[in-house]
Amino acid sequence: MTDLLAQRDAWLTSNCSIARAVEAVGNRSTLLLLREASFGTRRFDDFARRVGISEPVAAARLKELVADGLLERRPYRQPGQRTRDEYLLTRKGQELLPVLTALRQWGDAWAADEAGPSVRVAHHDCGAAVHARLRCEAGHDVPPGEIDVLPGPGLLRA
Amino acid sequence: MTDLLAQRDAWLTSNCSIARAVEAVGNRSTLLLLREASFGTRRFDDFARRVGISEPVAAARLKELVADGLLERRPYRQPGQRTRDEYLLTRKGQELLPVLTALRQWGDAWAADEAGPSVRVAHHDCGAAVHARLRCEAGHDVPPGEIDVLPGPGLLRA
DNA sequence: TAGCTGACTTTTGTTTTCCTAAGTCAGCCG
DNA sequence: CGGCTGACTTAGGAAAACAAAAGTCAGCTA
Repeated sequence: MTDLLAQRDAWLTSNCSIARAVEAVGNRSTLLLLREASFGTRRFDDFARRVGISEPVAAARLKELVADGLLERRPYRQPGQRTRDEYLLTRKGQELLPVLTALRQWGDAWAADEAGPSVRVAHHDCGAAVHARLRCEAGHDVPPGEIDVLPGPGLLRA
Repeated sequence: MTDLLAQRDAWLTSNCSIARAVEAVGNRSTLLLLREASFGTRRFDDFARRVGISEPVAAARLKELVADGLLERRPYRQPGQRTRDEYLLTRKGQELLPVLTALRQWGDAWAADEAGPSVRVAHHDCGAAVHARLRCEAGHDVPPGEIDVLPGPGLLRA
């Protein structure tokens, strides 16, 4: 166990999935751009305006997101308009929805204003509100206090 | 519905729970400090070293986290040592665990190295792996594609 | 074919963030 | 009581991020 503790410093920085995820989405504008994409925003200037960032920053971030495979850029055309590009969530990007949902849930609980949240997220099939929940593979709901952190395969093999 | 679209620009920046949550934890070091706290790190220099940030930054971020009520700082003493301060997750901080779990899950799926993840998170009671899942209040598991975004109370009341 | 619009890029200058290195301070230990 | 260690703070400087304003460019539209 002392060995494991000694190794912690190494893997915590070099082989941590949280760190890698944070690397990809861990800044204000990236997460908010993904929020917008999940809300259905597709066009460049809508992204920039709704997220509240300048155009150069929006261009850079969107480019990063496309390069990282979180957004896909593809041409589309509205009738009577010329061809443009739109940004759509890829599967890789969609799978960040639990992150966004968990953030929204925390914000609703701890940082909402008095009027209540301005967005409601519902299950398409039944209309009920959607939450992020922790659950173990045995099917139990897991409250925050009942979690153990153990060494995983990437560490044991080293 | 046009009204709602027109209002979007306003509430998306000013009254969005995701934006507020991102405001609180939306930078690399804050999320990684919370990861450490959830792994049981308590002491100042362990935080700094394991997160890979310098001491001034660690001091500033930890101070912010305490001010925001995510960490609590309190004295403790190991036998034979003098009194020190330790940083512990508050309830408000603990409730970010779904966010960290969702990030880890995404990182495991999309950004893991070949050796596999170095951390395994298990349910204390049964040992099974813990995941973040989207679920609606009717009890259905909700895949990313089945989510509707609707105006919430904070918007309808405006 | 001239204009307009959406989608950017470039330029410039400011602000923020971060690291390194050094300094401070309190209290147990010998 | 003097050193050592853990937990910071201060000072200085470099790097990154950002906004504002202006410029570019492609392709409908008139």
